[in-house]
Amino acid sequence: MNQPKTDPRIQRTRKLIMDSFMELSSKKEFKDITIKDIAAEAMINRATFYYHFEDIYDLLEKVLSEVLLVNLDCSNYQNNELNEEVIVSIFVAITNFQKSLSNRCHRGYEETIARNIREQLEIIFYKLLLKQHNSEEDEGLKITAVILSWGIYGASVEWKRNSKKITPEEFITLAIPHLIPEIDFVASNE
Amino acid sequence: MNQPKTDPRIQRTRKLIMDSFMELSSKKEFKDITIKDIAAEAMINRATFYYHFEDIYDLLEKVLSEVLLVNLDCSNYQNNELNEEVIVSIFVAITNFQKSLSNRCHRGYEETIARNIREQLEIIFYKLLLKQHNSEEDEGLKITAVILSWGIYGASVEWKRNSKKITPEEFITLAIPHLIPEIDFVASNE
DNA sequence: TCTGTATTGTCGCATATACAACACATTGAA
DNA sequence: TTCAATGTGTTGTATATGCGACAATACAGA
Repeated sequence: MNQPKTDPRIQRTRKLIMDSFMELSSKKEFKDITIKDIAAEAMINRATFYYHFEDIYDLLEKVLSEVLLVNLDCSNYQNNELNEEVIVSIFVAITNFQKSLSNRCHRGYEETIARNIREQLEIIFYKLLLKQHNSEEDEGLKITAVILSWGIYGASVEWKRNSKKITPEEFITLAIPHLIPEIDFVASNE
Repeated sequence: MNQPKTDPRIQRTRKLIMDSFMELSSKKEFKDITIKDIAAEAMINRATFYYHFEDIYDLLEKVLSEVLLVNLDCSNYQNNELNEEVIVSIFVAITNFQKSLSNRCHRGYEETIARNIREQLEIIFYKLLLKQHNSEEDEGLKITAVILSWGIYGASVEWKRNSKKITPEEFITLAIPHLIPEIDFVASNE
């Protein structure tokens, strides 16, 4: 699965950069964050940033997948099922990420982030679905992953619009009973 | 005073090592702490430790002076006087250090640490006294620094023995009125 | 005594990072 | 427009760190 070991220097520096990006994102808009800012916050050289990431969009992408995957690992990555618990933890991860990223309404920002979140969700859902079906590739599952990614992300937007009156857990749990049949249907072929 | 700049990598690694040492010291005795432990805790290579410190005693020495000097800088390093405020802050720094280092009674441990604390105190007191007298070297001040270092350290031992019934600030402040005349006498020649 | 285990301190080589310099694009003000 | 300032991405070189190996020492137990 994973290479024997990763150079500890790389782990440290990647974490420094990602944490600094999260920190900065909570203070100002995505479009106002420069590589120089990130390097300064992380106390690393600017050139080192480019050693690890192509550009700031590459960083964004990896931060997103990292955040989502970490939350998944924490909950129940063991039994790789696309069940209620997994969906809830993914939804919570998204809302947490958005909260930590920004409290204000960002404009050009949201378009970029939203696309990346959906892309990462799609990857995760597709992986989970494939494992559930012991399959290696499946066009139908791929489309299902697309639908789920848009749906879950849309739900997070809606939750945000509703002024966060209820917790993310409660919010998404309300919808799950109506979704489960479909998921079960998809997952029933294993 | 300080070199133009220090390599950020060195700053990071030194801090990692020192913090790890403090962390480990709060868990087990000094004599049971190995270089390997420190390297593991700091997530650095063991060889890197030797790049920065001669051995574990060198590390101990530098951690001590760091802790004491940092607390001094924070309070009032501007006006380099050996006044009540400085003595209180030094005393608080020592007790804080000892608290963070260990809650149990360590045996072989205390002898080593105690000597180092006194040595560092002596250096600091001597520097302060020299500045106060605009002098570059003075045997009398050196001896005074020795006396003060033993005295202050002894006070911290006594405070610890008294089960810490009062705060370090209160404790040392009780004695200062009786000490000030002597300090004033020493400092009056400027 | 011997054996096995652990820690220390050092070494050579590979790799990650720091730093300065550079060309280029973008922006904003004169 | 022009010019200065700022950000991006790249390159070459010096330095810090990782890693495996090694000898030396100490110590516990058979």
